[in-house]
Amino acid sequence: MKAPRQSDVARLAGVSQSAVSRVVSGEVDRIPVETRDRILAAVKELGYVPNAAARNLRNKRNRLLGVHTFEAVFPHAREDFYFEFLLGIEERAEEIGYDLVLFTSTGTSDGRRRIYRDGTNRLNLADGTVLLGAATDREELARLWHDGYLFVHIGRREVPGAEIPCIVPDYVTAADRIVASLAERGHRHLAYLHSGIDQEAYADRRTGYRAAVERLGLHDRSPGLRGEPGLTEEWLDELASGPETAVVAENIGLAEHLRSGLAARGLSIPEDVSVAVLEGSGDEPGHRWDCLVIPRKEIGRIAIDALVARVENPDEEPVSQLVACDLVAGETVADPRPKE
Amino acid sequence: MKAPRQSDVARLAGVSQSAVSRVVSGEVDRIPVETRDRILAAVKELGYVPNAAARNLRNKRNRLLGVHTFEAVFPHAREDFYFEFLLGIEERAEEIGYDLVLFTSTGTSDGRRRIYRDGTNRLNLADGTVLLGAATDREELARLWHDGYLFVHIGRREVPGAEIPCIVPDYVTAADRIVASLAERGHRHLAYLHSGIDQEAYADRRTGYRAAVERLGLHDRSPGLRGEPGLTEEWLDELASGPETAVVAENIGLAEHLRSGLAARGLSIPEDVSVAVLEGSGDEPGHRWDCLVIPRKEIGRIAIDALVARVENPDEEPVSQLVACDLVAGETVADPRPKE
DNA sequence: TATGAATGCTCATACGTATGAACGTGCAGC
DNA sequence: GCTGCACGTTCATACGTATGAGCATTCATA
Repeated sequence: MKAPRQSDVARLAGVSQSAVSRVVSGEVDRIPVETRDRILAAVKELGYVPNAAARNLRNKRNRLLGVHTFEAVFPHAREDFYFEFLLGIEERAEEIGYDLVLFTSTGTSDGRRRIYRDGTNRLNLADGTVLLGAATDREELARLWHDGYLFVHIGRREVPGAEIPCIVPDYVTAADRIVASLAERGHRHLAYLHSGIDQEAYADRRTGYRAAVERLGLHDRSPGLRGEPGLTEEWLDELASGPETAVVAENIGLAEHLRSGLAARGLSIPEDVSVAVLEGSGDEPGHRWDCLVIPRKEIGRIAIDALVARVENPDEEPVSQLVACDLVAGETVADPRPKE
Repeated sequence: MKAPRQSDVARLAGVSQSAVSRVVSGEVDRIPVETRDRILAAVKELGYVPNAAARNLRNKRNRLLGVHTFEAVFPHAREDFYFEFLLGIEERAEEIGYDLVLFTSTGTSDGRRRIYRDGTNRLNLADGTVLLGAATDREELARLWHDGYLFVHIGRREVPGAEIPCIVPDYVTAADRIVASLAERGHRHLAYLHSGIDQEAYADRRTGYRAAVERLGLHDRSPGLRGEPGLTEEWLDELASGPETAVVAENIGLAEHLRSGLAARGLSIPEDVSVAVLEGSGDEPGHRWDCLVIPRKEIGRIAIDALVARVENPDEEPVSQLVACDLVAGETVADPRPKE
């Protein structure tokens, strides 16, 4: 009941093991059709299947890509954080004939997952790995990079002294384009609604916003950009009485709060104030916000391609990639109406 | 930048490669603490990591479990078919320190996935595999079994000439208990609402239903059990005018139709007719049905345990397991009220 | 002192594959 | 008829690990 090896096939076909190897691994050059057919027949008859471990040992290739998340994948999938990424990852891997390894064995008792655990790193089982997770551990990332391990990270992660290859939504451009589209409608006075979250991803949004405001000569006096976070009553009062006709909010939650805050002051969206959101799925329950949508599935696919490019050609430079975000039109942006 | 091997560690520690092997693979017997410490220090210094491929080649063990679905996993996950199973699979694998391989590479152009593809079976990369899917291909299953490959299947799948080890919800008992609980409330005349689907899983439900009806001396004259499928107008008329006070429906969709059909006849659930459903999640949108819930997560966990038991002890007999279903109380079963 | 056993380590090998080098054959060119 | 060459195949080896067998050394026992 043992799996047949190349040497078994070879014996049956009356050739050497190396001839079999050449045929099954698709070498086309120097094998005449006749021999090839004889070998393939033997392969079929014995039900020969290449041994992945041996192949990997020899090759350092496995057609196996790792997926490492720093928390459990599936429990969170529904909450839409990993889910769409994985969709793209699986889809693309299937298309190009790679399998996926879900690295789950690295869980510690505290529920966190680590790559390095008593000095052992299972990741090297795969040809390369896609890392993802909000909770990505910078130290581990740095070590992985210094060890020369092949990986890409979904989402920006900056580590001093290491150049982590990331696949990142292009928030800068997206925020810029959102501002531009508001300007096109005639909005000249904007405000930016700041979440107070201090991550690269949000910094990018702010950069894009600021750049567009400056470039287009718009006006902005959002307190959020000067460091004070979030949505305060004073901020709302200022907005209600000020010249602003449009608000760019960092996320849906903020936007919802904004809606109620404005309602309390007798203002409505989009009649009195237009609102665009820098994060959303495009199909929030409740209101249809004009928003930026992270192309999660696309990012997953791109991550796989970036990884595979380097797996298949080790000379390839590890580079980060920006992925354009979609802008979804909703019902919360309209032409400005001069406030009286 | 190459990964250090045992021989590198050995050189540094001033011992032989085999001594290193013995230490890192946890042989306790014959290595004095002093040497062991020296070796472990060298391991740490070099950042040595065992090479999984080599280990597997030697051992035939990988601490790697396969997951093969006959359709893409993630796209369907939301629709709740695979999702909860995977939850349990991942959870349990993590607990016992195994990684998972998602076999995706076997997709064909028609969107179906096959295990065997031009005679090649990637599954043998893992120590064993969990197969799941409604679309499981019986032929492939049979071949896998005959090849002596280690796997378990989630859901019952009967193949002549092969004894497929399955992890299966115990529909028979669940259906029986549902009938019993109706009988306990005083229902004597039942009807069974047949989906027309001809699978083992549904056959089991019917068996359980029939057994309980017989055992408890109840009355049943459902047309569905005699071969005619589903919910017809005649059936509804018969039900409305007959002595039946409770219906057991095979799935939620049928039950919903039943509700509207009854409403059209001026009857409501549960006041006039009690309804219990032989499938559901317990939190359907809309109505809270009394129903049977497949313990999907639990099944995933059990599948992993069954698989690992055989991986770690090849003499273990492959056996199928029944997993008890939960019965969830809803608002669609009440005491019978005699029809006038 | 000689004998045996226990201890601590190394030697040698096998796992299944891929591949550069080498080998033989047949055939064209001079 | 010898040289060179293309073709088809085999030889030999390396990949990194685990492990049975073997070799010293120490120590207790007779």
